Amino acid sequence: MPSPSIRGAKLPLSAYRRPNPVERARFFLGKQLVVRSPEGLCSGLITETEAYGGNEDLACHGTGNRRTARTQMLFEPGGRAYVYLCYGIHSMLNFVIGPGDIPLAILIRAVHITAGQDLVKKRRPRAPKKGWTSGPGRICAALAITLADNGCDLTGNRIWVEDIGIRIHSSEITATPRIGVDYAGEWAAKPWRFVWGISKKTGNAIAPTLNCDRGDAP
DNA sequence: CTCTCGATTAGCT
DNA sequence: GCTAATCGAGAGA
Repeated sequence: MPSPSIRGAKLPLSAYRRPNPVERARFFLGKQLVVRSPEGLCSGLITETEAYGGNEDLACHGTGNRRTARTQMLFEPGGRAYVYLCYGIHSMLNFVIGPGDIPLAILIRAVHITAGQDLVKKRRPRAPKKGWTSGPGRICAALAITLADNGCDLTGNRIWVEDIGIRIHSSEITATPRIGVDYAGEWAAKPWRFVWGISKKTGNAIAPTLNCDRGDAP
């Protein structure tokens, strides 16, 4: 098991105020997501992301300047979490990265747990250990992220992201169309989903440069 | 007010 | 492979 002491520098606000969601979606791969709960810390390396936003992205909740009670967070200046409920059941975690008034966000779709495994086991007792944090809804269940975290300051002490020095080569990233946005017309086809390593069999991330089970994560 | 359906998942056939 | 779960956002009457 990897050491929970692998800690890097908390990403500053400037990491979340960027004009290009595709560039940021790739940037966050290999960064460490950390969540502090009353029961303790959990962390995981981000292995799968999707980019949302840009002028007319029909897959983005804020498309066409659609401001509602739910989407308002997307129009806030970057550096906060946008968490919403999907299918009435699952929470989805996004990082807001726009300058303000422009809805740009990164959906976190999968992580590789690096600390707090016992907490994750407790929260998802019936989940198989493989793939237990692969999927946007599973992440939030594993890390205890709920709708109450909507608007959470990502430079605060509840949810944040660390650079722990992992550098990912372009050849380790697979780009595919985003999942579940078929309604978005031509935007659905854009390769805005990014996976750090990918299994040809399952399509899931395999985090190629890691072997966290032996505790020798970089 | 009513109706539809979703940036999904788990469990069953 | 199929579908129930579960609820609020968003649209339209």
